[in-house]
Amino acid sequence: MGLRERKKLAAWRTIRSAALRLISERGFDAVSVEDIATEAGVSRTTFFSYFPSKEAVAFDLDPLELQQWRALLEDGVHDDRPLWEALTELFVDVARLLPEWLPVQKRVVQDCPGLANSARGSCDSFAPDLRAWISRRLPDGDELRTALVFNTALAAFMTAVEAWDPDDSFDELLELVRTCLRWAGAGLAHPVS
Amino acid sequence: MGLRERKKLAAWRTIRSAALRLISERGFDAVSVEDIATEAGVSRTTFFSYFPSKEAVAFDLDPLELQQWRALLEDGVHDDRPLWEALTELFVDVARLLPEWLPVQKRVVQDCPGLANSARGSCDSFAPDLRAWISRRLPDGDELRTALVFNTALAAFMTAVEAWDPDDSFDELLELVRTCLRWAGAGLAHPVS
DNA sequence: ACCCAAAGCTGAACTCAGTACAAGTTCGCA
DNA sequence: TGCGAACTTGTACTGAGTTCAGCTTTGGGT
Repeated sequence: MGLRERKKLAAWRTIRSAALRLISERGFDAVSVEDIATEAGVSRTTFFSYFPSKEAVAFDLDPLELQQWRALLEDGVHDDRPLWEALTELFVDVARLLPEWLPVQKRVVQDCPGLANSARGSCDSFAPDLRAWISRRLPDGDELRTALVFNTALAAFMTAVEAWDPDDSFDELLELVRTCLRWAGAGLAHPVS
Repeated sequence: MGLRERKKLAAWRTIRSAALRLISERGFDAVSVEDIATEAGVSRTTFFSYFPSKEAVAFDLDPLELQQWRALLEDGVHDDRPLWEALTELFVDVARLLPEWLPVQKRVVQDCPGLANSARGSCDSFAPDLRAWISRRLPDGDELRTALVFNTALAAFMTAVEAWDPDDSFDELLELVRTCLRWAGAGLAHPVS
């Protein structure tokens, strides 16, 4: 990894930290992009060269961690299992990318529920890869089936994240993710698993 | 229904029609709220008293139709069936609220994918009622199970809407909704239904 | 050690979404 | 006919997001 790239990542993290620090103190709406840029020691223009929007700075995933997760996907770490089980573990791996700041993010969404949709936007970063992965493992690359599997699995994942209490341990979250995906995979029409 | 209320609904529909007419001509980004208000013969301020945002005017559901759907829910039209089957039919009923402008809305989302999240926002109007309905029909009102059932069913529904080709008949959409919910309910871990 | 092209940073100026509010208008209803 | 509530409107403001031309940094090659 070149030096230029390392600097860029450092800047990214500086801005994000500054943003979440301010947001966790004052709340999302009470912090302007100007404030964040100043706190991070860059200009407003530079802020927008790193993050496409104010929401993004609160919810985007760390580029390096994301890249590492993509590597897991490419290497087919879980490919010895049946589709849904492998998918479950991939989502557990995604959950591992959300540590540290997840409590803050949850408080942000609690405060202004309108941002729940923006929060979902952070999935856009890994969604295409995951969809392609599913499609590859499905007969014919059936489009409808692919979309359905991906969307419902994602919904189960989001349910787990929303249900998790930040006061509980992080392992609790991983277990919740497994539970939700197991239930969804087993069929929600059945009374209870 | 009082006269005042009828006028309000009429105004709502006038603004929405104007908006979708302009948007389908020029595209979402090329139309400003100013343009829409002018086309509808009202002021910008009035526009925002009817719609909380520019996205809302493209995606919100007709208040009257929504109210009628709520009535279905209250009357328990499908309550003689098992939970998931009843839920499926309720989503089919929701789908019936999306006729006319759905093709335009799909084109809008195609053009600027960033709006896919906003599109999801139109579900906020019926989501609370539906969640409560599910919770009522679940033992103990189990919160996690309620969230999971609701979120995955919604995901299946959205999958059907996204998969539907506007050139196909509307019944095709209703059938897609049933198919997606049946698959999701049966359990996606199983190879194929 | 030096050079230079590319990459990155910045301030200024702009558009437009969304909010607040005070003043005016309409209209159902008694 | 007149009252009060609901609706409308213009104005003025904040802040997100874009564009761009010019400045500084820097890292890789000679």
